[in-house]
Amino acid sequence: MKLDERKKKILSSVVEDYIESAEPVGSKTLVEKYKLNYSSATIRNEMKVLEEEGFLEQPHVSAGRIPSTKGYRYYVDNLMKERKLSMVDIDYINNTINGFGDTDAIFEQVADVVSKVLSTPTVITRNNTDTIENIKVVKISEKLLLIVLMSKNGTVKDCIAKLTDTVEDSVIDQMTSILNQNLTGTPLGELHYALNKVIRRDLEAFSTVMGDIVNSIKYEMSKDLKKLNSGVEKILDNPEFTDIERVKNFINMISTKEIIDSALQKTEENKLSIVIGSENKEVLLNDYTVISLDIEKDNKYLGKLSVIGPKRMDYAKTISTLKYIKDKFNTALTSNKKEEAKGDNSE
Amino acid sequence: MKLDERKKKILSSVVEDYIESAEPVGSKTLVEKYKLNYSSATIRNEMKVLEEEGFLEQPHVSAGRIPSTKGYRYYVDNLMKERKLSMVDIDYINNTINGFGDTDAIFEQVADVVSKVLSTPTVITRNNTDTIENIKVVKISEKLLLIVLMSKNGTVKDCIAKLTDTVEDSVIDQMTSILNQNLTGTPLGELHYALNKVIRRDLEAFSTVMGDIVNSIKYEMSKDLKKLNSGVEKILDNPEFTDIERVKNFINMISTKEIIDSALQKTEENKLSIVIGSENKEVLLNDYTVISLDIEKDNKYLGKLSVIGPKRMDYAKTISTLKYIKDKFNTALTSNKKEEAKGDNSE
DNA sequence: TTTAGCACTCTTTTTGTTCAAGTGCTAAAC
DNA sequence: GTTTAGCACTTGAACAAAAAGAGTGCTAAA
Repeated sequence: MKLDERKKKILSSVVEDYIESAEPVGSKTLVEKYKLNYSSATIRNEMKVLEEEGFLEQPHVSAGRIPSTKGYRYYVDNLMKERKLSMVDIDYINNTINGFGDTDAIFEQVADVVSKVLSTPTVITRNNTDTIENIKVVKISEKLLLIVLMSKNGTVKDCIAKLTDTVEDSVIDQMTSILNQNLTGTPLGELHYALNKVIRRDLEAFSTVMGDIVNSIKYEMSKDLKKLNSGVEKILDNPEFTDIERVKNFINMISTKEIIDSALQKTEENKLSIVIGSENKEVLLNDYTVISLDIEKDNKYLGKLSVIGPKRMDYAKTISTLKYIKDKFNTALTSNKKEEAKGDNSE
Repeated sequence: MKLDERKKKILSSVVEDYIESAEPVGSKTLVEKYKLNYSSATIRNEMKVLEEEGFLEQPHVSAGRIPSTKGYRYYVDNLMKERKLSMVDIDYINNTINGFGDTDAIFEQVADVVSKVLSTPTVITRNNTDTIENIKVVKISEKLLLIVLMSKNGTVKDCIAKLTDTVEDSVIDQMTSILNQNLTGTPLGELHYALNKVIRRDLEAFSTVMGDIVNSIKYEMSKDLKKLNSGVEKILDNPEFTDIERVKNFINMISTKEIIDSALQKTEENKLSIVIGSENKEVLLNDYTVISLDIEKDNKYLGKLSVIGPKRMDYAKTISTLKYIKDKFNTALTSNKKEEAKGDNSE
């Protein structure tokens, strides 16, 4: 798997030319455009070796070469140079991810920015390993309760329960303490199951009121499973989408939550996960590359942001941008601007 | 614009056959398939008249006829018979729209059901003519306020404001009463502007805390503008989507909030709005039909549900289904199941 | 008023031809 | 041993011509 300098140069030229042109790259193009000081025949011989080694592919005998999954992988791991972001992009990112709003809002902002800067569909999934720290129940009116869930990470969730009957303040206090005893420390993702247990074991006495509360919480939590899709249409401008069937398949795939979920495994500590073409376990994704980064706040895992594009995506730009975004994202999450004064923007 | 019985029969046969087959309908097909007791020559003469009158169109001289916008319009207004829903659909609708959850949840359920039963993209837009009735501010902890907005229609919205500084209870009371004095009666859709006015005029004294509160409310309200899109991919299975450009245009269009918004005018009292092809003011929609119904609760207008399909959509099924859905929808909204005991479903 | 018959038009499908791109191989050159 | 010029070969793309098929409009007869 060791390539000499000339082969490396050829491979990276093929990858970069193909990323730019979407056309198979021939030996002549390579010599002329990338000033390789050899004749096209030499390049041809080298390309043949690269093909035999599995780095390049040939769509058909009279076409140039395109990178294989293995070729892209080698390029990403060994040959690619990271790229500086353009000032335009930097400005746009900095101005848009301003950290205002709650976590949900920031997630939305980021998904939007990424899909705009990279012209690529962007998916954000949330994963709640965050745990319940405290539950408060506040009586708003005769038949309205507010339930506030505070998590260890500092997220505050709340929901309203409309009651069937009026309820004594003392009963509310009792229920609140039972809820706290049973649920403190429960990961938000598992709250659903925990609630079912609680309602069976301890709370039959308060059944209807408790039912109202529990259902209200369950519904609020279900919102969190939501997947955030942004800029799906962007990918359709790539030249690989001239085939109608492919468009349909892609739209279907991206609309199917399960497929995307399955495609995203946990990434390595602090690194971007790059899954190229057939490296994807999900067969439907074998023609695409998925690049994901973990979203963290105070070292807690909150979820994952992924962009999806053709294998022929601009790896250098995508990766540089995502790394930059990751920092901004973290800053936005930790320094929640809600806590800062807002007197300045009078609009 | 009066058509004799034979012309009516021919027109409705052309429309129905074209809806089914997506192919221009010729005179021979008509005679054989729809047992018209005339020769194909007679039918041809009649079709020619119908074309001259603008009810039919001919893609080219050696093709059959397809309905024009005017033809579809006549069909929908005069010829179409409503169809009984299948038991499968009725069951599915009844089981899925169960009225549990808050208004948002019900909207989502309905959008999902509609797009599944009709295999068509479904868009729900919310329009808040609903007005503020009461605002409560509850102190949850030192630096956390809960703001609860209650509307005339009974919707309850709430949001959390994280404060920069601690705040006296008396200040909160003061602010609450100022908010109520200024905002009661304001339509939710205009709250954004009203808040800006308020903060300038009366509340400079409390600026930072008030800023926190106002921004929190603004953010919460912005969620309401959200458009709900369901089943966009469904439309791509129609044979008109073999042209790649058309697919891209459609996906772009449906992703562009403004276009859809502009397409939806207020409908007549208690009726479905059916806008066919070139009847759409928005040029990009001229090849599509948009059918919308108003969503109401206790005679208040809450928003609009629309399905979008090719002009060649199955009008009879779509309209029958939407009428049925409208009832279910209203029932779900009024008899909010949150208020009913949930002891029965122990899962 | 209806219809059989037919010439006509236009699209779709098929088939064949040419063209250009890019290769692999061979033999010569470095 | 490595590199290169040269050339035969393969293949897809583009184009043109031909053939097939569908459905019409019109005429003249029933």
